[in-house]
Amino acid sequence: MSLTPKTDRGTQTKEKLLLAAERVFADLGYQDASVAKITNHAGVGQGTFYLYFGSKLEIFEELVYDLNRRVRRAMSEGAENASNRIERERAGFKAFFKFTAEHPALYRIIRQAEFVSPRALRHHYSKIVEGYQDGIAQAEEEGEFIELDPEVASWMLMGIGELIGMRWVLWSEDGEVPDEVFDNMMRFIESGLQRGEK
Amino acid sequence: MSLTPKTDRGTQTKEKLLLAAERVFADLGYQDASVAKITNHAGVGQGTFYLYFGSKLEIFEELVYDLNRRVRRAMSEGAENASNRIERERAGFKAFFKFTAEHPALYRIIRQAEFVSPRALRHHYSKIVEGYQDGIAQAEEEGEFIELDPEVASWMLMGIGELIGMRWVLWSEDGEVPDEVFDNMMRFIESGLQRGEK
DNA sequence: CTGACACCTGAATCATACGTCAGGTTAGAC
DNA sequence: GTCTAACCTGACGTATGATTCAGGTGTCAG
Repeated sequence: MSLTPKTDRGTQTKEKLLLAAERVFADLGYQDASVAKITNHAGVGQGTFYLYFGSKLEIFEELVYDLNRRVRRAMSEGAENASNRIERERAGFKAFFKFTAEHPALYRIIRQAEFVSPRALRHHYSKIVEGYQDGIAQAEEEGEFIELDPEVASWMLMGIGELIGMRWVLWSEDGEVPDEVFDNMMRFIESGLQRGEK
Repeated sequence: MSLTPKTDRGTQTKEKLLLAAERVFADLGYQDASVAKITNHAGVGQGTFYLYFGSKLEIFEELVYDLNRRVRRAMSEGAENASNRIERERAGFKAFFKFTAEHPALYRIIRQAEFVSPRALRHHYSKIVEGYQDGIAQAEEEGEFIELDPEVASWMLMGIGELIGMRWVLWSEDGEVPDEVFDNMMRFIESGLQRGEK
């Protein structure tokens, strides 16, 4: 069965495998990413793989959890010294797009997760929504009231980020969201959140 | 190679295969959806499959194009006798969620397309964005001015629909978007689109 | 009835790749 | 120097499934 490394050498090998897996899964997709390709890329023998991961599925899920932690940290760190909600959202989205540009694997792996590991898929989206909801709750503590259900608002914000990121970070030549697009997006969001009254 | 049916019998058989494929791809995903399972489900022999489709990939792409046409038609038909932009958007989203509830295959197949057929993936999203842009253009003809880039607005609206649909249509018990959630969503969108000024 | 075309069949071929295993290597404690 | 736990190796057993093919069956015009 899978093992936790007990020495530095082992830790490094496991690290190499995770890194290789991120690359290979992102490039080829779950199905075509054979264990052999991952181990080749990592420069270790095939058998070594099974010292640290019980199966191909297991390393996939570990990757999803890992990427999820990292993107959420990137977003909250990006947002942390912003002074109000709007600044915080702005910074959060900036950080999200930056992370997307640096780790296209995130998108590609999450999409695979629909079938490879639905559990991991839900975990990913739910955790990100939590992050948005925390931001909204914090805004309300600061006296800024939002007349929308925070959960609904969070899923909408995530949807916006997801598709704007896909279109402009992943699909465009220069791989980043142009300023005009970003500004359009933020104007839309600000107006949408502020004027919640019927 | 693949063939266009020349008789009614042939047309029906091809139809049966496409229907079975929608089911099987949605239930099992592209990889686990063996041609054998599709033909079993359709009640035809394995060889028959290759009369009408050159490969498993080909039937997958045909399905994406087919579902895309159908969801866009559902949305525009839903919206067609609405009297203004807001009503149109409302009706479009309603139709989209209804279609999603009736054809969960759409989501699941599109997510697979990330790796199975990137071409089909882009086609799908781009075509839907076109639909949104047409709606916005029509609103502007009617004298309603929107101070956002229509393309950016379209991708945002699509993102909102995609994730709200995933969360409430696909993941919730009752498989439909509750009225409060829908109203929250529409209020957000209306405010966002109307107050585009800085 | 019969020919001809369209259509159908499912076993066989062939390639791919997950996970196992029997045995080799490294590195640090004593 | 030697022992030992941890680590590493890569060929192999086994399963799976896309595609092919050689040989049927349905159906309708004449």
